[in-house]
Amino acid sequence: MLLAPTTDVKDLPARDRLLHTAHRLFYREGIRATGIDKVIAESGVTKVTFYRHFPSKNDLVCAYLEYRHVLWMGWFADALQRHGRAKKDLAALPAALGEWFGREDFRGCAFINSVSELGDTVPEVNAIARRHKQDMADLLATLLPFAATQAQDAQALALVVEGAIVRVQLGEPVPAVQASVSRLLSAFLPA
Amino acid sequence: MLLAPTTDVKDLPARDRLLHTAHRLFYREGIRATGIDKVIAESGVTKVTFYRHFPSKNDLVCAYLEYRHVLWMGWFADALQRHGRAKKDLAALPAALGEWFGREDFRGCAFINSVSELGDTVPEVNAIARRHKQDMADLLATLLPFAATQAQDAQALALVVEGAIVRVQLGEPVPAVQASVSRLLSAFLPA
DNA sequence: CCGCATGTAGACAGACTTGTCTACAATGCG
DNA sequence: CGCATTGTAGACAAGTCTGTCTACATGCGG
Repeated sequence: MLLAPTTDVKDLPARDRLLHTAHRLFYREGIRATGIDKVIAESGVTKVTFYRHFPSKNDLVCAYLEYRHVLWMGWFADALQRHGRAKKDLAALPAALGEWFGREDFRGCAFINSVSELGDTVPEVNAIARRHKQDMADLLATLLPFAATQAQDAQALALVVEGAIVRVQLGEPVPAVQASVSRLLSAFLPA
Repeated sequence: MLLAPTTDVKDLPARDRLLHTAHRLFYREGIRATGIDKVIAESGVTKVTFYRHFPSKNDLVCAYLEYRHVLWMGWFADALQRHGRAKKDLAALPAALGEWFGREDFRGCAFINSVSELGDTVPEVNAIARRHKQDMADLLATLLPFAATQAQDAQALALVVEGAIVRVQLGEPVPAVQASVSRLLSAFLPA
């Protein structure tokens, strides 16, 4: 997500270029708002090539979300490590989120947005979104001290993260949201 | 929102019928996914009538969100009162939310969904969504004991509410989300 | 009793959508 | 070598979308 690809995008094979372009456009402008033609044109690829790789737009949408999932989880795990002094340090959470929220291309959570936009029209999208949120909660759980309530604690933390994402997306200033997260965190975690 | 209209919908003037239909369709199926023609047909109205009341689809979208705002705030204030024993009782929050989350037509927050879907393409929509969230936070603030941190506390509460909405929308079981809210609440509020 | 707001029915324009099609070129692997 | 894979260019079909148009009916207030 944050990682600049080492090789030039336009040197990648067609499928990767399509995925890269789809990620950029779908995330920034929405899925329904982005026509296949635009993805194709901006990938420097032709229609036949596209449809040979992805039988339909929905397949591209799913591939985009899978791609996004890998990128985001990688970034999140890395950011938590970078911002935490100790290896397992949840205090890193507000800073890590802030890194994301501050990016000028931040437009909320790709998975929440997709579900908001598509509802039940593409069931696979819902399934991917759920898996993503579960994986995020699982990652948060690893930062928690072992306790009987570990799983539920992670669910509550995930709720806070999602609330924070949404509030920034709706225009709340990043520092205010970070402060809310910090306060909830320190109130919630057994110091 | 929860209130069954006392008069039959089809007896209402055309503008109200349009708003009612738009609310149902936009909320359930999304804004971009709902064509004007469908709203018009299901309202039992003609195109000219529609365009006389709303110069463009965007105007209808904004009117829908204003309408939704009034309905939702009314329901929320009422639900908090009904579920709270004392007049000002934040413990009512999980139960009030559960009432909404349990409805079969629940599909998340109309405002989050709209911003997710439309992004910056219709700036008025963002403005309405922000006002809505501000009003919700203001209402939450009235349930808080007076304190120097009242405003920030309300922001944090709003964050929790939004996280809860999103998690239910993404398929988390309602009782689990209610439990997370309760736990965050009791940890956060000065008992 | 006149004029205006509100209503009806449905054709139409123009743009945009996804997906299919033909016809041809380069590349790489068994 | 031979052949499948991957690529190119662009026309096309069939549907959707928003918004405009003509032409006519009804009811109400000044």
